[in-house]
This record gives sequence, structure tokens and C-alpha cells, in this order.
Amino acid sequence: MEIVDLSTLPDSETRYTEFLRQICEKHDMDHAAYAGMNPTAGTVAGYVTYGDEWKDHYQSQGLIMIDPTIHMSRRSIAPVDWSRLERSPDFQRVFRDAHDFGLPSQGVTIPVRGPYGDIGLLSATRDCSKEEWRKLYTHVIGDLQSMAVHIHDNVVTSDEFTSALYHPTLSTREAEILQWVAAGKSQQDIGDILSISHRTVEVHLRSSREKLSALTTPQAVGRAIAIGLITPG
Amino acid sequence: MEIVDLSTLPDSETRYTEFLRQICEKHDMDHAAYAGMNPTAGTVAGYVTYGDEWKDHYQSQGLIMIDPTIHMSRRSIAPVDWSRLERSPDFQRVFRDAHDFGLPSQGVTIPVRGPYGDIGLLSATRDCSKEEWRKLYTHVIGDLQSMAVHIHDNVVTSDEFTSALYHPTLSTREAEILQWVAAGKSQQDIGDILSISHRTVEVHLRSSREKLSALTTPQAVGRAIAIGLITPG
DNA sequence: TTTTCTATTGGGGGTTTCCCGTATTTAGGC
DNA sequence: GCCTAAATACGGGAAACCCCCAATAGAAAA
Repeated sequence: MEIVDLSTLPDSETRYTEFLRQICEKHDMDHAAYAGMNPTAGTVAGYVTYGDEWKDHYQSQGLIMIDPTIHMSRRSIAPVDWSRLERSPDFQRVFRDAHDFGLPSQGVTIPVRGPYGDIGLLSATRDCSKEEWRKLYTHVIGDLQSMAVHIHDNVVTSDEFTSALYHPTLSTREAEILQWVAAGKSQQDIGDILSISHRTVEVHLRSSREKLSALTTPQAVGRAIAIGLITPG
Repeated sequence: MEIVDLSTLPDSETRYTEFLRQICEKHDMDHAAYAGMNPTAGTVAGYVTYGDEWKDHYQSQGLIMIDPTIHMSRRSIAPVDWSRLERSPDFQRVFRDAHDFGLPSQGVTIPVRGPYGDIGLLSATRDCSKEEWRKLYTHVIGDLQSMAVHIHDNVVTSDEFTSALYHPTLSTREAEILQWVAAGKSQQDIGDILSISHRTVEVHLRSSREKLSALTTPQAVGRAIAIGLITPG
């Protein structure tokens, strides 16, 4: 998975990290982080209030590949309290590292899903006891969810994000053919249906795979369905 | 903020409508409604606190097809204040009807998206002035979003939602292999990964296709993703 | 206990897909 | 007007997939 550091872009740095800082202040959090994912393209873009040392370590060690907060959030609808991750094997790795860099022990990650398969993750952390965290958690979780929706809504509609997390589009013919494939038709069938050569059908399928960054047609069908380009047949 | 454990209550119908009533009471709302959609399967399941007359009218007139709250929410991440829909052409139709049945004029619809393309909509309404509504809105929107996530999470993991459609089950091996196919692996690759023969992989794929009533593997992958047996790779 | 289901492996052979080319048409940029 | 990129279209040959068959073993259900 490739990481796009949005903070290097000129205008956005101040806007979003400042917003994250405001969340911290308002809800007594030590740190906040936002990550926007495009599972199809396999890209992640984020803003954090963590120090640069941790950011560098996180990237250089490829911790994003095993980060349990990200894996958990990909399947979950509800907010994920980090205490629920403690039994995960990868948890030890990432969180011990984090602790060494002086990062807080208690945290929560809130997933937000958009209509194009995009996922936004807002995480907030605080160094405190479990009891203290529980009290704080129930008090601020509602507002944090609003904030998560708000920041994700802003990020995905901004220019820098759409260019960073490119959302593929298929041509009319490509989508049409992929739709027939999802309906269980063979290339020969589709050629007959559309009155073109099955060779041509294959070409459109190939370009569809390329646009979706898919290695095989089944993978392309899965991704196209996941981001709403076609419907399961 | 307290969360009612829905699983302790016996019957689903009363369970969810009772939960909606509690939301109304807590936040001074007149009515609340939840709709769970599976756009890929084209199914909608809902619970409302509206009267039966309006429910019957809504269904018999097919208002669900033109309901602007549903259309808006399909493309939106953020909550949709019904005042933003007033310029929609279909708005007039649905909301004039609603008004005739004595339904409130102010409302909000909160969309929640799950990992399988499923969408949950929580709506809350109140009959009051615009100023009153604005004040109430900003005060309760955070908690309403939490409630929306909570109820949708419960509904999609409940039996009645999944069993609404015929739901084939795959064996562990079948799902495992289909997941690898969705990730773009060939049969030979999967055989190497799982340390089994590629012939065995093919057998499992065949039975997967049969169980899913799919003619081809791409179709099987699409259906498996649509009903949540695997995730897009 | 018998039966059924799942998981496993293999052969033979037809079908389908996929990668390599080429070619025409169309839309958009300089 | 020219050029480039994308969309559309077609074919040969190699690789992968899929369907028929048979067979073994363990686990679960009847």
C-alpha cells in the first residue's frame, strides 16, 4: 500500500491539522489522526498531530501494512476502541513501538464510509487510565463521529484528495462488458450480444482490469461492484 | 449517553421500533424511522414509528421509488437536513402527501455505510419552527449519528436481515479460496499459497460456483462480495 | 453403523481467457 | 491543421480455466 503524505501539499497542511488540533483541545485528547483510504487503488492519505519521529518510523517500518486499527476498521461499521485490539498479534508490534515514541495508550478509531468505496478513519488518543478513558469515551464519541463525517466529507470533495486517491472510471463499453461478465456471460456470449468480435470484448476487459488495477477479471468484477461501477448479476 | 442493548429484547419488530421510540423521547422528536438498504440486491427493510395509514400510503403509492431522502442519502456521506431537499421536484410530491397525513415538517436523515455496500438510514422528524429545529439539530446530531451507527450495526449482523434473501454458505476452504481469487490470484498461485494442488483449488471453486448458482467464477466473486461472504481484494 | 459432507489429488480434453500484435475512429490539446 | 491519447475493433497462439471422470480419508450427521 502506498502512502500519500497530504501534509506536504501547500494549503491543506494548515487546514486539516489545525482542525485535528481543535478536536484535541475540545475533547481533552492528546493526539488525533485522520486517514483517507481508497481500498481499490490501495492508497492511503493522512494527516496527524503526532511528531515527525513517529511518522518517519511508521512509514519506514511499513507499519501501515499491519496496523490493527486499519485492518479492524475495514470490516467494522462502529467505532473501534483500541482496547478491543489488544489480543491481536500485530497489536503488540505496532503499539509497543508507539509506546516507545511516547504515544498515548488509550484510543479510538472511527470509520466513515463514502459512496465510492472510500473509507475515512478518524483516530483520537489520550494517555490516561482505563477508567478515565471509559468516562471520556462515552462523553465524546457522538461528537467525534460527527467530526469524522465532517472531515471525511471535506477531504473527499477536495481536489488534492481526488487526485491523490484516484477514482477510476470506465468507458461505456467497458462498464457494459464488465456488467455482462458479472452476469456470468463468457466473452463469446458478450460478443454475440453486442454484435462484436469476442476479441474486442477481451480488449475492453483488459483495459478495465488496468483501470481498476486488477490482476484478473474476477478481481476487477469484485472491485467494480465494491465501488458501484456495476451491479452483481 | 446510554446505549440500549438491542439483543436482550425478544422480538425484532418491537425491538427496533422500541429503540426508535427511545430516540424520540430522548431528543424531543416526534417520529423516527430506520431503513436498511442493500442496493446490490435491491432490497429495503425498515422500521418506523409513523402511523399505519402513512405506512400503507407510502407503500401503495410506491413513494419509496421517489423518496428524496433516500436518493440524497445514496450519494451523501453527511447527514441530510430535509430543508436542503425543498428544491427537489420529488420533494413536493412526497412531502405534501406526508403533510396531509399529519407528519412533521422538519427532519434529518443520517446515512450509514457498511463494508458490503449496505446502507442504513436513520431519520428523525419534529413539527416545529425552523429556528427551533436548528437549535435542536446542532444539539442532538452527534448522538443521532451514534444511534444510526448502532442500529445499523445491529440490523446487518442480525439473522432476519441476512436471511431475508436466500443466503448460501460456503465452507471454510471455499470462502478462503474465493477470497484469494478476488485478490487476483490464479489457481496455481492459490495452490502454492495453501500448499495444496491446483486441482483441489479448482474443485473448491467449482462447488463455490454451484452454491452461489453462478455460471462463472467472476459472477461467483461478485455475488459473494454482494452478500458479504468475502471482501473485495 | 451407515450415510453424507468436506477436503484432497489426479488424468484427459475441450473451452475460455489472456498476451502479443495491428488498425480505424474520435476527442482534445498545441 | 497536426499530433496524441483514448476508445473501438480484429486475429494468432500460448496459457489458464473448466468439465467429465475416478479415488481416498476424516468428520459429522442420520
